[in-house]
Amino acid sequence: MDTQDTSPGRRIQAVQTSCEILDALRNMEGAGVSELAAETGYSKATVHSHLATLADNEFVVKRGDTYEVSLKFVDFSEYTKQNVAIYELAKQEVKKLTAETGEVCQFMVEEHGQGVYLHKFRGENAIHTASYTGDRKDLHCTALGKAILSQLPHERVEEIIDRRGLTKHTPNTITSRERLYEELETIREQNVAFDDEETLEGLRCVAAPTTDRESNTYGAISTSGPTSRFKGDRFREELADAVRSAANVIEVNATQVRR
Amino acid sequence: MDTQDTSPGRRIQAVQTSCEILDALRNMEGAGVSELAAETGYSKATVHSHLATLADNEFVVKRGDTYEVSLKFVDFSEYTKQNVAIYELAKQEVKKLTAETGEVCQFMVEEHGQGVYLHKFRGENAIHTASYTGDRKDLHCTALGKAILSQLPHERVEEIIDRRGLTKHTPNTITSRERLYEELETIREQNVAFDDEETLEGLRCVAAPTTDRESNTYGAISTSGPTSRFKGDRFREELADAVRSAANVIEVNATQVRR
DNA sequence: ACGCGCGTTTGGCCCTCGCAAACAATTAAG
DNA sequence: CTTAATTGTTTGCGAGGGCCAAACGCGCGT
Repeated sequence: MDTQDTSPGRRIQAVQTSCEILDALRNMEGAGVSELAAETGYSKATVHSHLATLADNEFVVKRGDTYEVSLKFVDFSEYTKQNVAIYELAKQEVKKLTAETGEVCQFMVEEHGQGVYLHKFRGENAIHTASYTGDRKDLHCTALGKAILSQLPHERVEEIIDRRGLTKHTPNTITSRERLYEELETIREQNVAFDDEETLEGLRCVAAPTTDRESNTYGAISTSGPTSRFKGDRFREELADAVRSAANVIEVNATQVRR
Repeated sequence: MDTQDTSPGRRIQAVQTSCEILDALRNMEGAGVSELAAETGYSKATVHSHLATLADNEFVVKRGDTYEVSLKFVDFSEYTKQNVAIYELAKQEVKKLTAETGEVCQFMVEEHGQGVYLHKFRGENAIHTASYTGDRKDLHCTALGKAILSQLPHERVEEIIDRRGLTKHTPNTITSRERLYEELETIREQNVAFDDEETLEGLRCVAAPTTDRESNTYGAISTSGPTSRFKGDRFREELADAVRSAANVIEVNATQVRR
């Protein structure tokens, strides 16, 4: 099984510092030394020498007096995406599901106890949602995430909640462990997860899990849309069936495609 | 203008170490502590504590006893790609050029004195080439790179050659500075760069520069194919015109799209 | 049962990370 | 034009931590 996220043992503080600077740099969308020093709480001198080191290694790039995250991340990203065994397979199915539903369709996998969006396509009538490829969200508040959680061992789910909590986003967000465990049980029975305005008010979503035990990849495929279109039989039956069968195709082919 | 890549001043050795470990991890496509220690020359204990720190910060993920580059890089990648002002614009034009030519068409930008592929599309008859999104190549050996070099100030070109050299890939690769400077002059006159089996034998390529002075982005758009199809007027005139006008569209629209 | 490989932990010397403060180079204001 | 307040960069120095060697514990194959 998977290892817990924070194991004991020694850490390298200087590296910790660099990681914080990198995170800040990405969140601030580029910044100067002083800004970063203020943001991270380190001295200007410290930030400066870290940035110089990261620039030498081409993880950041210096343009005039501001620093930026470099395009080296694109290389790492492409590599690590392909490292997800069912990446391409899932892509095809999300595309098909998009054509079929005309809505926003997505694919997510679990990592570090969070969900990472890997594919997002918008159909003809699709609304605009904030999520994007590479975006990370807690698992408890989306249909995709709940579908994933439903497949994980109970102890792993508890670890994740301990680490990430159950942050409330809307009145409908599940914030109690008992309520969540019940829901996961229901999801396991039906093999679909519903999100009824739990992430964002006005937004509904249906997702089905795509568990690939060979590569230990927990994923889910979904379609999302406005409550006005996601209701009644279309929501509970039609779209549920659509994501379920899409997930099924991925799972079945996964074992075939194994390299 | 741009700053030179290696400025003086202090570096953080521990961060240097982590960067080397990260690079090794990506190149080895995942590895264990001992493998990484052997590869990088650091002790197992050192590698271990670095990996633990990077895992805490979610830049690497531990699966059982092997470590991997994490999907956090996807987030950073998506952000930094969008940071290239003409990213989406170039994407559209590469697509159009692909439809028009039926060949492999690409878009590259300069960073750290190298060329980074950002877009790649394959047309109906397109051959398979090794390059991929995020891949980095020296500038002197591709049509894309030479197109970019032709737009850079002479001193910057020299800096780049000092840093990266003029590695020979085929008998046709340009390996002398004088020969390169002559060629860059020709490219500036014609506004197109040709690659006649300088990267790979049997492969030809035409590229035109897309310089965006506002954002200081030096890029190029290209089409590549086999010598059998890339010859005579089609190569020197037709395809040259195609990439030139595609580049022109990008440059013209760049100033409009500026946010 | 044994040994070999792995990842992990520990002890300890030496180095270096990180801060404060000075410095240089722009820019803004008076 | 001068002054003041920003930057980014460099330096001195002390306390803290990085790195290695060696030991430890585990799993696997023999």
